[in-house]
Amino acid sequence: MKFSKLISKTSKTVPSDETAINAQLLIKAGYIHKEMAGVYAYLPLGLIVLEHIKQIVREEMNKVGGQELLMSTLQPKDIWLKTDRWDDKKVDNWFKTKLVNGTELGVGLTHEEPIVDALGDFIKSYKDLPVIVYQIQNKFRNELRAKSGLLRGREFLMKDMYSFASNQQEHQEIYNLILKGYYAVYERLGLGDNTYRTYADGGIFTDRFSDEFQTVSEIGEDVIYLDKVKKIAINQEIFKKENLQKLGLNSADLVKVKAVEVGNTFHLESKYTDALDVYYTNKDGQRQSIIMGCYGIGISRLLGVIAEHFSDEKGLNWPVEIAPYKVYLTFIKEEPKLVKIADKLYQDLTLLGIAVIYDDRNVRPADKFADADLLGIPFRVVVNDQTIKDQLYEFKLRSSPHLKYLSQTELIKMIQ
RNA sequence: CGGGAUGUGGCGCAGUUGGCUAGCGCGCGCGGUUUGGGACCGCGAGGCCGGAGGUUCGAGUCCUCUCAUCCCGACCA
Repeated sequence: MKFSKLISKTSKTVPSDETAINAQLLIKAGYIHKEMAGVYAYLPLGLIVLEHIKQIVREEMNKVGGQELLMSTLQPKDIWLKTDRWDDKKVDNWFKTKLVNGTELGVGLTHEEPIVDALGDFIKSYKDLPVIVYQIQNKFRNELRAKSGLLRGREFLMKDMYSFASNQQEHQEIYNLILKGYYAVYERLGLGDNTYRTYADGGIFTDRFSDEFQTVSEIGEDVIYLDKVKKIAINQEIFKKENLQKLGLNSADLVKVKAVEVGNTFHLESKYTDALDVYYTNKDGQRQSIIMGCYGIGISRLLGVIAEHFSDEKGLNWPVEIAPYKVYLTFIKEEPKLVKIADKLYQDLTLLGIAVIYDDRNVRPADKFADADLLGIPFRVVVNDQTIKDQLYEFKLRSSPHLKYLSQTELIKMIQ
């Protein structure tokens, strides 16, 4: 992609109505556009990053046996009545709308009911179990107060997965497998070192704890107590002596930190399947309840967390795997000779499948470097008049101040 | 939803106790000097001051209502 063709531009200032660092950086660098409180549009750069995060999540969910599908956003009222989650007194952050004829509809805030309802058409026998499905879809929640940029929006992108098992043991095996998948996701996103499995309230359906994945960060809304040695934590909301005992945690080993919830997993038991009349028949021909689990990862929230986590005073600094472009390429001066060489390198790298943002603008070097840093592109390559005589390209990592001079072959090796 | 605050060119802001043609910086366009960490000079385009109503000879400045945004809290099934 040529820089001059990008629809977005970088900015030196941020709108005063945006106080969250993650949104400030992403707006400054032209990744997102604010539509209203808690609602953001993804510009081309932001969309590429979002797609990269989705791809990592998708690959790991597929690995643990998840099958991707896509449910609808518009929701029929009747299935939510069956589980008693339609009433605004029960679930207060529904967005609801109506057909012209007056029929009430919900705008999807989660998908247990529709998923169960749909899979009920196919899950009939023990032979049909277990099943794991997931989707990556926009969710809509009428939050009383949106805040913290991408961390708490009214419309946001989420991966939600649902498992269906024929008994508790099978459920627990799936649950554990999915937890491993979650660890793999955060590891690949570069958050592995400071993201912790955290015990939390399991909700009204089970006396078991649920698990949250919490990334330690000052911008977090949650408070957790962390055991750094055991690499697990407990959410403040269930921080009680008896719970610590149950979990084998010692309060002396725990440190209190702020964290962002970047994922969660729940045991749902049979609450939704029973309510929606979805059962299976076992080997003996008996009707049995299904054991369900659900598993969420906030994709757009992760975009915000990663943007903020990997940033410095100069701007964004993406991990290589999710950066919109791996390489920022430019020439130091707009001299025909240098431009020609840079054009050629742009072509060569692109043909190798390397994502390059080619800054073809005729602006001062300082402007270019500042933008390269703000955009957070991992590798910077400059064609300059000094070293190109020896066919050497200037190479720099976003995260390091040091320059290296490499031949094209060395350069490609370094990038790959 | 309770409390607090703010809305003035694309962005950040200034605008005295109401008073003349609404300013400044950045950005944008044109011309020129520059060219290794957001340079400089000149010229120029662009706003009716969130919206509605009111007070007044006169409102960006005062009053009422309303919309939007941000912060704290509550909420987050």
